[in-house]
Amino acid sequence: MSPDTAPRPRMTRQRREILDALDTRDFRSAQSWHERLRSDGSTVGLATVYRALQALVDSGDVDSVVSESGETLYRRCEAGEEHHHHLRCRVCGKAVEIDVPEFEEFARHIGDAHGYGDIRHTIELTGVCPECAAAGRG
Amino acid sequence: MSPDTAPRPRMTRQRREILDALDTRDFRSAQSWHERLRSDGSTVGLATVYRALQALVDSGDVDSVVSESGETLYRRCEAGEEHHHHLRCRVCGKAVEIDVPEFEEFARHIGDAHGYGDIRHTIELTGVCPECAAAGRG
DNA sequence: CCCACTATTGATAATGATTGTCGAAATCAG
DNA sequence: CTGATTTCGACAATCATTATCAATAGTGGG
Repeated sequence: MSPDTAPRPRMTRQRREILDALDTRDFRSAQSWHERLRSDGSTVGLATVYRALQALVDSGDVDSVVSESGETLYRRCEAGEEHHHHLRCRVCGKAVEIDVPEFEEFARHIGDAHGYGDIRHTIELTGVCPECAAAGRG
Repeated sequence: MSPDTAPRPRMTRQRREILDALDTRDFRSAQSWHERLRSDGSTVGLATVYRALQALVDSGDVDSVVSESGETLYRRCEAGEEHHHHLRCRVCGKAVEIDVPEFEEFARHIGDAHGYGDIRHTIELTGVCPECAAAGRG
């Protein structure tokens, strides 16, 4: 058990492509990002996209949420982003960032009241955005 | 396209067994409920458990949440239950019901502000319960 | 600049949860 | 009781994700 063989990440072509492709606005599945990359001419493999996204989530550069159907959706975080939540359209996926400062402390409070520690919270707000509603898809 | 051939659910042995087995306290996966049923002597099939749980979610008798790993977890609702949320232990799964009345209206408010309609929200609070923390599993 | 050492890639197989299929069995109405 | 239909259950199929593994390509040292 040597302390740590610090694994240094290599900057590869595909890693760069994925970072570039990632949008800070829309939540998309790994498969969806992969399709987009391929249609933009990249030859990156699906497994690589999954691996890169996981690494990015771990390093805090990417945000992920689990959709109702169980798919994991990814989106790039803004640099120096604070913890926040989203209001996502169930039809087209467009997401708006929202701030729920009250809830941050509320979560802590609830946890304390029940003796639960290391509280994490997920707030998922979904709805139908104006465009989709207008298009009768709502 | 006849208006509606109102499908009436039949009360079968397996449906009864599943309803009986369902606990109102713990969230468990369909597979987990199935295992429990089998170990209690039932011969119910896995697909049947999935079907029954879905039907029960649709009819509002069962509550479901999606875990971080993407599994769907089920729990029976108390009769005449209001909409509410849970604080669930990440280690042992024990869940406590919590009430967030402020949030109910907050969600509506946020939706209106962005023009989103048919707002649904999910609040998932997870932590480590006192027992698990004491056992050093937190 | 070139090389060896490894991390990384990508095609594909494997996994795990969930859903579809279909003949057989069971429920409910009359 | 009897027949029309639903529901069952075993198993195949699907879908997202992860593991495998030989081939490839960054990187640091010379």
